[in-house]
Amino acid sequence: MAKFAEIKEFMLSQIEIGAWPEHSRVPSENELAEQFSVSRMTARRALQELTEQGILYRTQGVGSFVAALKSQSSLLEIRNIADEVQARGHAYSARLLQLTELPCPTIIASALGLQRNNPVFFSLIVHLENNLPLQLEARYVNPLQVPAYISQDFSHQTPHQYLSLIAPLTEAEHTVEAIWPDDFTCKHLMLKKAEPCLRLTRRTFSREGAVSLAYLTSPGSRYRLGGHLNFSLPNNRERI
Amino acid sequence: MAKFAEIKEFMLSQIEIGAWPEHSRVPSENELAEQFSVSRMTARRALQELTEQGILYRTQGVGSFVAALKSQSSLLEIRNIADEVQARGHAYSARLLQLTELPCPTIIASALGLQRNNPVFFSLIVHLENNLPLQLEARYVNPLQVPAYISQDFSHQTPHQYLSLIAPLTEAEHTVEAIWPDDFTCKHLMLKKAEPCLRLTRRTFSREGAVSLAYLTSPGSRYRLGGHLNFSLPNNRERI
DNA sequence: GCAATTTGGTTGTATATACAAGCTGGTGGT
DNA sequence: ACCACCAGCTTGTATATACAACCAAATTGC
Repeated sequence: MAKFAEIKEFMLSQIEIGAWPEHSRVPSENELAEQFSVSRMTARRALQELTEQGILYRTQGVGSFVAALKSQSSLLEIRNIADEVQARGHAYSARLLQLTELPCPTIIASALGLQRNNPVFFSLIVHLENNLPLQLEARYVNPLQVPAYISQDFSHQTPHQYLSLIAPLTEAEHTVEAIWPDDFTCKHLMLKKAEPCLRLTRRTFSREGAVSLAYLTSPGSRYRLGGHLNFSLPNNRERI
Repeated sequence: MAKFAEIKEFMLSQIEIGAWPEHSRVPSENELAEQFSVSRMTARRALQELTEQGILYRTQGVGSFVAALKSQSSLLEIRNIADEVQARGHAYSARLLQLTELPCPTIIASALGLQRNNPVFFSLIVHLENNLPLQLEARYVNPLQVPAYISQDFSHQTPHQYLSLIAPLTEAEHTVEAIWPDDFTCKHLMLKKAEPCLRLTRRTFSREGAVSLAYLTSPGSRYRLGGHLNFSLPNNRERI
């Protein structure tokens, strides 16, 4: 491993175990250079990249500090939560709570274009970051499009990964809400008491039509959504 | 402007005018270094940063190339809240709480590319639907780009409408969080007791750089965000 | 007491250099 | 004809150095 990467690893571990709390000062470029017996430019690179990743913030003339830790995902880019966690250098794991076929509730039926009470697949998964629940994923899947969904092993692959392979994504629809978690959600997200949660409702489509409807619920303290939007034309602000 | 930034500007302009089409090769580190009379490390930095921004891609031993343009994503179209309310057939109104110039806090400074404690414009507005508070908008505006911001009348035009006219939007960045409102927010949103709120943090850019940073806070019971995303190609989920 | 200045530490930019790692195309041997 | 090798380019990593910009705290001058 490259030297600058080793320094990054070290710093990330310090932050992770809490040795360097949020907003605390981290070693300066010169201090790191000496500790790791590298040049200042190499130490600088480690600090620089962690800053670009939003792990640190720096102020000229003052120092480098640990940023507030909140995870961030993109609305636009539909990312895989497992990748996201691993990109942060944290341990991703998942707990499969349920994977069944059940009669389709009315709301789901209309969202997926199915008949009520016809079979629909349902999966319930908790995504964890360093063994801390990050997101509860409840997902309904159209069995006509993805008949093998129910026989997958979702401990090693997220539903999103699998679905991307089987039914290439052509369209997605989102709704974001701030909600009170119900008791069931609290329990599985290991929330001691109710706190505001983000719920992202996502309906995805392939060429053949609606594929799945997912409810992704995350505690507001542990998760946030981020997005980046580029406008190619200068004048599309009409719709804004 | 720093030298590496000048090189970036130049390269961006070449790409923008089409002189360097997608997947075409761009000058190597050494070529740029010579053309601009800088060291290879400085030229490298320009290439590096453009790569991190997804403008270029590079392959060791081969060269640097122009990346494919991002697929136009119309997700989370930035709507004007006034239009949104009126589209529902309801009465829109706004209450201007504050419109001042103040010394720029550190976080805002880094977000807008300003110097700390230099002047920045700040506005605080409550948006109401049928006289019920719908959203609290706290906005910091870059005075270098929008010097007349402070003398606008925001009772008949939202800041967003005004900014769209003055500084055409080229880019936006979003973060969505579920938060506890503080006392101040509760008061102005007329929340009897604390309830989960959605906070959309939005940073907008024009060609000249960051224009404004807005914190838009809405009660979860009264507001939600929706979006729609189209993928033009079936297989663009890789490069995302 | 208070304001102006200095000082020391920090990050930011830039340079010159060296070697490693990876790809491509040509050269030569078989 | 084919393969192995090498030369020459590319990007990637690392070092040592210099100076600029900036900030906070200590010092100095009044």
